[in-house]
Amino acid sequence: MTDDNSHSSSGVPQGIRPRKVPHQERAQSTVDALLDALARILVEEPGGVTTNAVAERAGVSVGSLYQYFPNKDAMVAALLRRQARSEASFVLEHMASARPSSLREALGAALDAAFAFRARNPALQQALLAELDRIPQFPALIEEAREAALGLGQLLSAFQSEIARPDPALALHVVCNAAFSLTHRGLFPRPEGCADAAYRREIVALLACYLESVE
Amino acid sequence: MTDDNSHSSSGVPQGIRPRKVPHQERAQSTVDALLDALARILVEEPGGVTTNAVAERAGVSVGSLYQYFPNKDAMVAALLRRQARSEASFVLEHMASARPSSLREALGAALDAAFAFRARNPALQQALLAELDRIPQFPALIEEAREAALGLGQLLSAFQSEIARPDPALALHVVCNAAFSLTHRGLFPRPEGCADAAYRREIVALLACYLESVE
Amino acid sequence: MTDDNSHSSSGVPQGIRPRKVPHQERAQSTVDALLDALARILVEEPGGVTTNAVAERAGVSVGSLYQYFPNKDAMVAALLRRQARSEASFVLEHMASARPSSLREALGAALDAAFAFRARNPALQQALLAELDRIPQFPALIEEAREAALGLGQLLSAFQSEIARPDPALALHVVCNAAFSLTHRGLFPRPEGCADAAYRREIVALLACYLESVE
Amino acid sequence: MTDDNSHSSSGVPQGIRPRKVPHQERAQSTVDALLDALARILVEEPGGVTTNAVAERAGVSVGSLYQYFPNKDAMVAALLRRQARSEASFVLEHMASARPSSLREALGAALDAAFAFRARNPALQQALLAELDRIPQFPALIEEAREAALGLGQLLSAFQSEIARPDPALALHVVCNAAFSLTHRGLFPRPEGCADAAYRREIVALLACYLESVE
DNA sequence: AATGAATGAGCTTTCATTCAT
DNA sequence: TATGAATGAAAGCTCATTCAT
Repeated sequence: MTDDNSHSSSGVPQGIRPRKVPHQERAQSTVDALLDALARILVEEPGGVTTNAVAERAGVSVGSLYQYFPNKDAMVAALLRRQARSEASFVLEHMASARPSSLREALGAALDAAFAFRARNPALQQALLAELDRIPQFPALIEEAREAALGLGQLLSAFQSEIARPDPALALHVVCNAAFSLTHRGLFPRPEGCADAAYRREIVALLACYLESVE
Repeated sequence: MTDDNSHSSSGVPQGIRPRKVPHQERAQSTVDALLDALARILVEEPGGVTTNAVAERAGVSVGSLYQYFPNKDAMVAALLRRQARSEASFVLEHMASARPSSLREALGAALDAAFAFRARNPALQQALLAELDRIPQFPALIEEAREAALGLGQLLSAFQSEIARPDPALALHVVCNAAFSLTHRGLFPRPEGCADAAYRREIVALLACYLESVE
Repeated sequence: MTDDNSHSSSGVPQGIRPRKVPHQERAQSTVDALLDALARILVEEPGGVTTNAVAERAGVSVGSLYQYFPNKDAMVAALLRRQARSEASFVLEHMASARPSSLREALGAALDAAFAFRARNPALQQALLAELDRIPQFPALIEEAREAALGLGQLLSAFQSEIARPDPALALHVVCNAAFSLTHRGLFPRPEGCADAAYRREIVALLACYLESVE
Repeated sequence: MTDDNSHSSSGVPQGIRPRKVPHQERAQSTVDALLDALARILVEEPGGVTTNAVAERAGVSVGSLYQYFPNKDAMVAALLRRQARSEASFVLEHMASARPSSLREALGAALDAAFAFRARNPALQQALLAELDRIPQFPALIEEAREAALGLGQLLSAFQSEIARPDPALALHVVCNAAFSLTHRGLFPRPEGCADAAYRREIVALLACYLESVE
């Protein structure tokens, strides 16, 4: 739940599958350095995400980059996965350790975690979301999303009695998407002067009222 | 669905402001041809969106393209605006002509319209959303979004008595974002085998229960 | 018979077909300049045949190169064709104007022409032959070879009475290949101190004795 | 067909001389494995002849490759020599064991052998010939060619009485080149529907008539 | 002796943009 | 106004070669 190995075997489609699994320590640290460099550049000079720049920032040569990633997008995909895993485990762990005693408390904990994670590096998340649209949907990431949703579902199931929706899977999907868009990717700009607390309250209300309602 | 003038008003930032307002009919039709060509290429060969390709597809020369747009992104931005306006008016008109007699009916009508619009050309919308992330947020589009939200708010205000939320502006923002992500841009994949009708019902429930709730 | 237009329509396979037929004068001279530059570099710095180098030597930009050739090999192929045509017409014209009165005179004239052509720029021919092996056989060049062989056959047919071989087409093929390898592409090194005249005599003997023999 | 030692004797020019003479068996088998791998790749994926690929295919590391060859071309050169020797001894042995009783029989035997050798792996021979043009002529291979020619000359000398050419060395050169181009490297495409037997007959006629003729 | 991760110069190719016609 | 040939910076990627282990 905490590991961030972005190169485990499965799911990446033709064309962006990692080229080789790094065996030696040196190799693994090279891969990490590359992803870190990519993240930094994505934030600091969005237009300058070139393979040469990433390699240089990572302190390795372009050749090394291509030893581990068949192309640029594969590297971006790896970072996306790493980030997705990272956020999912962060939120789920936070929820678990909050020991909520009601549905609303659970949702609140999740939101707090999501906002906290988001606050760490909003620019990176924004940039990665943009990349996500550029890269053909790849199974590994979809799987990541599915697992994250399932994890949330499991935690919420502790409050099953408070949930009235007829189709839990569908409800979970609705909740995840609504929450994600409100915490990370709102197309419509958040009203100015809206306090965080108030905003959080609204989202909890949105999700909780929905889950509690019969129809 | 009605007007598509993508070159009026204001607010376009440095660098993507249309170069000249086309006064003559011929000029306007050139602009339209360019935007149409861009839309088609965006869908048919996503990797091939080059200014030369767009101009060729539109039946004009690259030079002409640069007569109306200072650069490529300005053209993409113009298409984004055109599309946004188009969708907003489509949805709002649809809602108005549905003459809803309750909040839930109004929301349902909006959703029906959104799905219908989306169904026209999902690939284009997907592609445009991707472009949106690539282009620095520009005021004109934000304004478009705000206006669309306001339009929806006005229509919903007919059912003010059913709406219990303390801060209507905030509630509108929450509703728009949640609805948009569920109809257009869900990150989490929609469960398979989920009927449209059921899906619609969930979203209405989500939004209505929220709006109706006091806290 | 002397034109060297290397961009007539037909025969070049997928991948090395010229990109566009140059309409304007300016364009045609650009193409010529590129091929000339390629020829010069092929001779002067065999290892340095890069698209950038060719363009620079031609006094144009790389972009222009790619306006007329889809890739590097297409340009090499075009030069090969131009050269092949050039040599074929040179030899055939030379033979015709020699007004030979016997088979052996005709063959001798052809050989003289071949040696003369070869002497113009042996290094270029060597280099082009090397390129030929690198490029997948393409129809246009094969066609060129066939036409050249047919041209030779036609000229030789004036001395049909001296030719005894049963299958003329086959004999032509044998003669062309043998002659070409001896004049242009001998794998086995020519003995040192072998005078040109003697060498020429041998080749005439080889070809003539063969053609004259019944079996 | 017999020995394949590609690393003895002398004459390799600066830059492509084998780095060390392998004394141990293991070393020799490594060299063989490398050359075999090179041959296979040359045939199966002509575009993929990289030192890394060859080493991998041979089951050794790139480092090992560079233990035996100072650079890529040296390895290609070694394969060329191995192949040349192989073909030469194959043809000569075949001729010897055919115990020909006339010049034409001897030539026929040589041709049969050449065609048989060629048939074993035409693609490889084609590819090697292409490499030959790319690599600066190196003495060792020229020597190989000279020796092969001499070997043929010796065998043909048994029929000296049938040979009328004034300069035997020159005649040998002519015969070798003509034969080689007709069996291995014809630039002009062989007429379709030409039976092997007929083709062989033509070449024998070409060579024999020439050798038998006085002038 | 063998390994294979790392190197990095340098290649081919693209494409937004300009400007002479 | 419209054209489209020309531009050229810059990107992604390869691969022969080295050298620390």
